[in-house]
Amino acid sequence: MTDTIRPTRTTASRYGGRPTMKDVAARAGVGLKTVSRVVNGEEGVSPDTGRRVQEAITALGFRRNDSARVLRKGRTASVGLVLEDLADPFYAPLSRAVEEVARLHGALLINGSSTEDPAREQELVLALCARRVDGLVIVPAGDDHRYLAPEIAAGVATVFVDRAPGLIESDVVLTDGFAGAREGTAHLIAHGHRRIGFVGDQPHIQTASERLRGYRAAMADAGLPVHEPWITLGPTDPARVTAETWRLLAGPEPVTALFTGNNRVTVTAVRVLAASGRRVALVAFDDFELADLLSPAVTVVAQAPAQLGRTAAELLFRRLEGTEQATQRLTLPTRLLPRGSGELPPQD
Amino acid sequence: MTDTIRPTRTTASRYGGRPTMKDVAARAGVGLKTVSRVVNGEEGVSPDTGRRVQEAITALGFRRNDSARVLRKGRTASVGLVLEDLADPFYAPLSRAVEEVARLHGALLINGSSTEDPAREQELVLALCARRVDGLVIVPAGDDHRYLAPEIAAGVATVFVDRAPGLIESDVVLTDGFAGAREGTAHLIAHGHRRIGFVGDQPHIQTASERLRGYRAAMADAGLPVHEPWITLGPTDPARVTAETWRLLAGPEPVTALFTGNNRVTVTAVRVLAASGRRVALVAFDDFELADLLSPAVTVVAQAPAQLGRTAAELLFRRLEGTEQATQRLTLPTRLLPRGSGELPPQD
DNA sequence: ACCACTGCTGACAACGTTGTCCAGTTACGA
DNA sequence: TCGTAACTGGACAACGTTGTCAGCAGTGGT
Repeated sequence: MTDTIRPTRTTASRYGGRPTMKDVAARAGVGLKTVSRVVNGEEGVSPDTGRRVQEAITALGFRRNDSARVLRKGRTASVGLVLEDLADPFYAPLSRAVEEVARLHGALLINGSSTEDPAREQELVLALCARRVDGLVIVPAGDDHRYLAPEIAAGVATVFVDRAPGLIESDVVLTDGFAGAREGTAHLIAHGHRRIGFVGDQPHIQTASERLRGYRAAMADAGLPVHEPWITLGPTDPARVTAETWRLLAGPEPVTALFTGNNRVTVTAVRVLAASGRRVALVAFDDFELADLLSPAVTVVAQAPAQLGRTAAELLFRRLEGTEQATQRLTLPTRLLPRGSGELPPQD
Repeated sequence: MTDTIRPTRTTASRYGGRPTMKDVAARAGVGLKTVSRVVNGEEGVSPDTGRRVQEAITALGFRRNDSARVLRKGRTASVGLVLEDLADPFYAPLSRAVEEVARLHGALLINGSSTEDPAREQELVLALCARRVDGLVIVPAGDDHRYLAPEIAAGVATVFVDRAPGLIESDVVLTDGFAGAREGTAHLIAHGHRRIGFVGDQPHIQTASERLRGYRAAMADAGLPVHEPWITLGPTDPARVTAETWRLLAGPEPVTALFTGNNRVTVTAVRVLAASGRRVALVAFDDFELADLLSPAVTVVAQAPAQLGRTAAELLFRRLEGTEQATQRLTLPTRLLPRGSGELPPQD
């Protein structure tokens, strides 16, 4: 008995019973292609036939299988976004902005968090390529993106955001972290500070090292020496940052001001400053909610994460629409928002 | 001349030049199926052949087309998440948790923000169904989900989170907003407050009305009257919440304490309280970053958004693995975190 | 020498959709 | 009345992959 194997079926059975166009066609008594025409709103179907087909569609609960459509058409109407951590208050609005632009172009967003791990970044990106996303927006974790070369050659539009790609040519949208950090640090110097601590992220992260460069540049501009112990770089986990911040505040010649390199570092540093009871000035890179309500309110060098995401997504879709110009590198400025903490005078 | 039409091709040409298994097979001098076997790590390929195929794969930069695979296999290894706003500090960790669980199950996450618009929720959900996601996690915006019936019947696993679905049976994971709001309000009453304001979200949102119910229950428990002007419900935009909060603080018998219904409302209310200079007690539903650093630190009824997401995702994958038990309704408890603002005594 | 068996390999169909092309029907002017 | 154009509908192939099955060599036992 083999008659139960591969029976020709007219009733839906796979996908737990998902009807196909064939099923709809059978029910409406029309041809397959006619159903396709109705589903896609193509012309050339009489109103009467159209109505019969529509009825069959609702009766069966038919939904077009986009996988098959993609296979046939070659476009998926979806873009991928890979970033460090979707829940990070800096990246969440960025992601949201990309989603919004994608929606305007009728595309869905698939995203993944790399957790700052280059291997995972690559894994995610390639998984997205396997799904044939039309384009990719990437906040890179690694610094070697040669693995993307075949994909880009195959036509996957790619835009990097917040950090530049490594060993590969591509569109990039960045924030000017160097200028921002320089301005923020200069602000502290202008308020009389000479011993300024820098609490940053891991040095191999581009944005982190750019900001450090800005700090050094501002100090150099003012002719101030930088004592290396004033600088602490590394993972942003609260334990490390707490310990290091305390260290900067201790000793015979403690820092009188802090420049914090990103929002995660900032919240931890703020906690330490509050606990220490010292009036240490603070300028933070990256704005955060309620910064204005702390006492003192926190002076920040604000980035525009949503604008970053929007710009990148728009660039991506411009590429998808066929722009063939050379790859671009856009840089968005930061904005210094004085709120109080950055204007505290030095206290020795 | 029609010989340029539909030429049989051995070299890749579509997708901007993406090689297929056929191309790999040709280059390696083997059959199509053998390439498939190698790509999927199936056994039954001699080491020598396997090596030749691997070389061809890397030489051509081949990447399996998952769309075609999905079409053939019926499973996409992707799940959809629809929520209100990805960038909301409450939903971001929820989303992240779902992503994490999905990753453990080898699935990707596709998400969309409904912006609290039922039509957009439906549009997104159906788009995800058309892509044949294996399952859906939904934070509903609407209150009628009958449109999902055919999808669920067709085998799309569905779990609702944070709010229950309408007119449909499904798994749900909720936070006990009623109990949480009741406890928070009771906390204020225990500290001597009699006139307590409630600043909430739009009343048609389940979580909002549940929390209001909890507030009323606590007042009733204590035998206290509720004056309706103490209650304000509506959109959470800062303008409205600011105006309404000022209103609650005005008049001959102003409230001496506030209960705020969600994190967006809370930050606005905190701003107003700070600006007013009044010592009004505050208990907020939903924890938020830096709540402990404000002065006074904000007492909150904390939810566990990540746990909510994780629980929902785990339930989803249990379904996908074939659990056939009746639909479940899980409720997670809240936790009252006294920090100062909720323990202020009444000041008239 | 033959057979049974095992281990590799490839031909072929099918997944559900869309593009191409052709056939049938109707309407209209010559 | 016929020819022709306009319109409607359907048969068929193709997209790139995987499941089924059959064939082919090599091996070992009789």
